[in-house]
Amino acid sequence: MSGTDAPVILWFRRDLRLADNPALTEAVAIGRPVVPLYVLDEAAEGRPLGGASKWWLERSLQALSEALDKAGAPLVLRRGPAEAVLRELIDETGADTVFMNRRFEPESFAADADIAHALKDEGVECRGFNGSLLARPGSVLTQAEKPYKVFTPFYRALMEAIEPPPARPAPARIKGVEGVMSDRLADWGLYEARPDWAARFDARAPGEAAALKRLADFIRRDLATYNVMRDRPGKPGTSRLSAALHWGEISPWRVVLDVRAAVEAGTVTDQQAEAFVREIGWREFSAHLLHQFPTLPDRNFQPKFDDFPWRSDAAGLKAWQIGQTGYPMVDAGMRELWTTGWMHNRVRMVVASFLVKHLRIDWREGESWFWDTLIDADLASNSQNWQWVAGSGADAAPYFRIFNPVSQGTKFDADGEYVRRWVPELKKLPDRWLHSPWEAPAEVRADAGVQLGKTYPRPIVDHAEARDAALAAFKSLGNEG
DNA sequence: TGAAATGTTGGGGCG
DNA sequence: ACGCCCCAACATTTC
Repeated sequence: MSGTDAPVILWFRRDLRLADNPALTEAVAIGRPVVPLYVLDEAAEGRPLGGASKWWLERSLQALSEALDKAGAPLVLRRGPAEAVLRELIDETGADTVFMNRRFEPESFAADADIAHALKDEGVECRGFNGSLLARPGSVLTQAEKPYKVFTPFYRALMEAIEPPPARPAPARIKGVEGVMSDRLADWGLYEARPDWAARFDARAPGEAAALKRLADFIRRDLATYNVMRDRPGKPGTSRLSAALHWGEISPWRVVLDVRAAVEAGTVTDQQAEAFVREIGWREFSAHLLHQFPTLPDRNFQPKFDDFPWRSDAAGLKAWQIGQTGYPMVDAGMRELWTTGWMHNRVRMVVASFLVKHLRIDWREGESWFWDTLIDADLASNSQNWQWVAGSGADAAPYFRIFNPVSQGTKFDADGEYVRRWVPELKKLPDRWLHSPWEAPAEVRADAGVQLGKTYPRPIVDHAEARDAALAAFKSLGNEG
């Protein structure tokens, strides 16, 4: 139906980069014109994008579009049901092949398979690649050929199984196709609903170039001390690559190989690198788990948690969301999230534990809030990590591991830098009382201008009581099942 | 990738 | 010098 010079479609989804992009490399390699495409399919399978994700997506598409312009193959933006959009574009251009990197979330995976099937009937071939994970989900199994449910053996097997892919540099030139209609990105209004976020988020952060710079800076400055500094939310000790990895602005292989290169070069030791690569391993673990257990975002991985007596507490949930719980460490985290679309991982654990244990609110409420507010919202990581904290997940933290938000603060934010940044109404309190203002002597509070219940809330729950209640609720589940 | 309760040990004050 | 107590420091166990 089409000649040998027929163009091919390169369907971008969550692989918004030109380097280390297997679908792109393969599409370019066959030597025919390439039509790069992004489809905004708001009625698609799975969850609608959260507000913060939309903001990131717009910026990242802008960056991708500029890079593709430079390479000579402008990005085509289309809106609508993906299959219909693809059919239209195939009609318009005479393309006979669609290259794409697979998504592995169960619903997306199935939708991609449906599209591939439908297009095949029209004589159009879909070629799928893995550009987002070190190993294809389903490829790392126990000796009994079952999915791993425990992280450490999974990680060991993963590291054993994987082979670095061939180098795939970004092509300097891509042969494009003239005159293909494209929507204007600005017309999509991706972040309209959250103008206050857009004003505060870091607009320089999205995009492949920024991701690569971030990785290089991290390896040079922070990798050697990552193991300790990653737990200091007031300090810049983490990579902040989560959103870039989610959107595929950078590949996990690029991260791992650059870290290994730093080890080779003697910049860091193997052990220092290991702590960081393990986190890439957790990302992988989450993706594999979700692929194999599609209900992970919706149902307790351990069914015994189905009987957990969750509280319904709209006021408590609201206080948590807006950072008004009266626990400085929790409030700092929730405000950082709202203001920047990102939260330090140590604090994610603290705020999640607080919601699920101190307030005994269903982890799905927290997961859903994170989904909407995180620029790095990722279905697999988000649901896996919430279930991990709640104790209901695979290889989860035991339920009785209840974070004390005060001691977490004094331990990991000893100098109060983090709390003072995000809860400025407390900033004049001395370190000694910063993480528990209600315990401060009245005159110390007065000197710091803190009026409990006025300038800053009293704790909405008592830590010791909440802890006892959580343990009692957990006990009510019984120990079997 | 915890916290709190409980148990153990050893040094120093003191009768 | 000895036993006793207190308690900090650390280890173990329990939630």
